[in-house]
Amino acid sequence: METVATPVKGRPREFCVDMALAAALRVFWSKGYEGASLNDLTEAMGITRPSLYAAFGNKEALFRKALDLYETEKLAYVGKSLAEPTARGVAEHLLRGSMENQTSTCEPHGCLGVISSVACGEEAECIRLEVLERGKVARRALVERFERAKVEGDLPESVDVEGLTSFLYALLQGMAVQAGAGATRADLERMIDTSMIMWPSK
Amino acid sequence: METVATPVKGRPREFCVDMALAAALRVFWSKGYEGASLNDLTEAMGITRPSLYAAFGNKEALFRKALDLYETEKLAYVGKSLAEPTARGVAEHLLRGSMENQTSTCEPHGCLGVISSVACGEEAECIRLEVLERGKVARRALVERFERAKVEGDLPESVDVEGLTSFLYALLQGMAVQAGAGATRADLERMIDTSMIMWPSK
DNA sequence: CCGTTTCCATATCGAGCGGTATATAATCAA
DNA sequence: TTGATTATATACCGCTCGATATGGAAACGG
Repeated sequence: METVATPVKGRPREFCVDMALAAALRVFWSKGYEGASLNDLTEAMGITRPSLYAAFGNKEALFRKALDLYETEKLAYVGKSLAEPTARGVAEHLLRGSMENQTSTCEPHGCLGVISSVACGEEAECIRLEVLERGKVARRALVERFERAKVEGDLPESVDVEGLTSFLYALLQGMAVQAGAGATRADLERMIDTSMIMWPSK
Repeated sequence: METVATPVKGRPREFCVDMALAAALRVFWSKGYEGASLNDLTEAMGITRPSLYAAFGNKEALFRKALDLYETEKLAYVGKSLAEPTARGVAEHLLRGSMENQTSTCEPHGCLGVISSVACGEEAECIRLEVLERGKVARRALVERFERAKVEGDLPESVDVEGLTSFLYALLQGMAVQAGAGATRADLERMIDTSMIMWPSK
């Protein structure tokens, strides 16, 4: 996981880039892009301001790299969920994976994507658009998965796939809001159980 | 709607307090508490900074008054929804009322409560707690309404009322997130239609 | 040893933040 | 008219923001 090509010349870096990025992710995750100040970031990362700029460019570039890390490490369950054999299994795994991701005892609660798209001033608009775009990509994958489920017969023909996807997305987003507001894992579990009882088809 | 007891002495105010407050609400609604700067507020309200402080106290007091206005004027549909004869009617009216409130063509999209509770730095924590508390009050009313629905028989005995309430809240919050992200009224309508198909009972 | 390169530490930049001091303008009671 | 009272207008306060300039410390090839 170490950065591969450390330049041989010059003074070597005194911190681990990956660990610093992971620390930055936690700060963004709990405070949002604009809520995370450079003081917050450098303190959590254990480095100074010029080191941060030398290693990551600027705050926006750092956020994008943190977002990449978030997707690959924290949202791995999304890809796995899509591989479930039925639409119902996809939805349930998405909901439960999201719940675990958003109520971990050792990481911030809530969802980085939701926080970043809601809590975003107009000067960081491009950050917001970036986050929304990534969300749309995942949404399209979900729509296609449900279309397939219809073909395969585990989703009733009468279901509006777009509506169902928005419905599931709303549950995921609402769960993120509630997790950020202090809901416990048990709270969310009851919500998911109730949701799954209503899920169409079998 | 004019402020009743205008003091008879001294130079009279040159602006309407209610209109200024309504303008401030729109700014908070679209940008959140911290995202709304005093320049944003004064410009939208058409008054200067000292006038704002003389009339409203400070930014936090202004926000609380805007929050009161939001509840009484924009969330009036909540109380009406609770008076619906069935649990299903309550849910549907809440969802559709929320949709209309969040996708008005002449007002900001999304929900002031969701924006304010998600997009809130740590120095404005008391604002966040205030918003969350108001949300909890409404949630309790919803739980009681669904308990009553069980007694009255229009909600199956097997339903977990807390879970159902969290479920409905999640839909409302998710809808706010999507509306803030640019979802159209038609998008949300499909989501609500799909949700209502799944609603338990009647 | 040297010169080069890269990194770290401190101090600082200009801009925007929430909030206010000061002076002037407008209205009332007398 | 005069004095008291209140609103407005301008300029400013201390502070934090993201971002950098500067100078020295640590590694390398020669």
